[in-house]
Amino acid sequence: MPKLVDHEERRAHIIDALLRAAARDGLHAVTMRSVAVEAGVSVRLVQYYFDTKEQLLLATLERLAVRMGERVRDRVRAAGSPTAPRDIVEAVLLEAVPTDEESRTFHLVYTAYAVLSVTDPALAGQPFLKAPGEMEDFLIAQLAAAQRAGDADPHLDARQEAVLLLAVSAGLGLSVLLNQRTADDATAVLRHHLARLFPGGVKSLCTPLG
Amino acid sequence: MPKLVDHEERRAHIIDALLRAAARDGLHAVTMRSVAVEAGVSVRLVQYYFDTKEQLLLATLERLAVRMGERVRDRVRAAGSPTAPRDIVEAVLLEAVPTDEESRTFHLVYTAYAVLSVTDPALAGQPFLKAPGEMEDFLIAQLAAAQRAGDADPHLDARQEAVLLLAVSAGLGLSVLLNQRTADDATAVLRHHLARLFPGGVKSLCTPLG
DNA sequence: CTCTTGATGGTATGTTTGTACCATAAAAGA
DNA sequence: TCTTTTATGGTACAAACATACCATCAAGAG
Repeated sequence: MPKLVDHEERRAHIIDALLRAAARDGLHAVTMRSVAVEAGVSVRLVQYYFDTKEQLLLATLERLAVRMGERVRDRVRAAGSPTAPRDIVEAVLLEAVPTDEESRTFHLVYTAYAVLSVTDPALAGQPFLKAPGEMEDFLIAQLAAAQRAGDADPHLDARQEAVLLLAVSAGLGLSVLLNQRTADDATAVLRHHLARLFPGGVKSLCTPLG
Repeated sequence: MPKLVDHEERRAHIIDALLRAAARDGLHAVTMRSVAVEAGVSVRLVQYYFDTKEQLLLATLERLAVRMGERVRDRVRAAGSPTAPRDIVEAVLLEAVPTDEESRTFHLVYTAYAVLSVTDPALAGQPFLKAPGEMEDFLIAQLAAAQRAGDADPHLDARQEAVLLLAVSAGLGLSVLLNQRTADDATAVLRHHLARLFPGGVKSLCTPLG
């Protein structure tokens, strides 16, 4: 047998090249050739490790989903321990706002995949679509915990607030991606809304009408 | 001279065909041929009325922006007159939630263009990017009017609330587009948040901390 | 009646794409 | 030493694409 190469490392290298190329030229402009050039390998090698372009794209999407999950968990962990629900929620939602270049790349390509998944049947049933559903349940639980701890108004509808937060986070992230807003601006707006949802220890500061 | 055809009508017909094809197969899959087939004309005709593919895509984007502006104005008008700021804001923001098939098509293709504009220099400086900026100013004015009328808390930061509303609307609309949520669900969440912002005639029901 | 001109169809062309095929170096096992 | 297998390069090929070119039909102008 020859050199015996670590396949997973090679695949990761090629996938990273694809992500760079997609972030620079757009996902639609990604070709086998451009990925090969970006990765500094021959087209034949890309074929060798991913056989077909469709599988390369699928593998990239999978890695994207895994990495974003990791990033979210890292943020929660970085928020310290024990962490108040409010800080956990903030950490999770702020991950959707692209700040560093890696984050920007991830969200841009991820969004391109999401739009693609509406019309592409091969992408429609992909696991990355489960993320928002899981995230919603997670946020509901955190909100409920905050309510029990007296950090959030107990009259709030946790589910509706969770859906709202998810929408805010996605909408702000998208606007930053489209260069309509700075990341700092988006962060400030998100924090502003969180401050309203979590007024602190004071109970029932805000009495809803219904 | 021969038949003498209404060019604008022909162009609109071809653009509509492109929109249908893009909503069905994805904007990336749109070709001169597919547009021609969808419109029921020859490829040569598409060339004749739009010369190049890039110009066809640009014309489609322009029409999209115009039509969406019209739809928003129609909604505001349909809300009756005189209209309370709260109802105007609701009408404007709900337009971002795709309900009927036309609306879904518009938002899907529009989103595809938006993602494309990040990497495509020809699309980056297009007028459709101005819309969010204008919309933000419009919302700020409406919120300020509501505050003066006593329909909204005068302590609210109108600008931050406007940015937040825009993000909510975009985020909810996107989630409906991606089939993560129903349009009814998104509408309910948006209304729920509006009810918090516009508690009605009661002043200072909700006292912010800062 | 001719001639010009707008509207249309068909086809050719050069380029790019994904992929299949052929070849080879090299290292491990026989 | 001689396979056998893994990793790699180069190239060939059919399909699809945007676009340029050539041809034609028909209706109003002269």
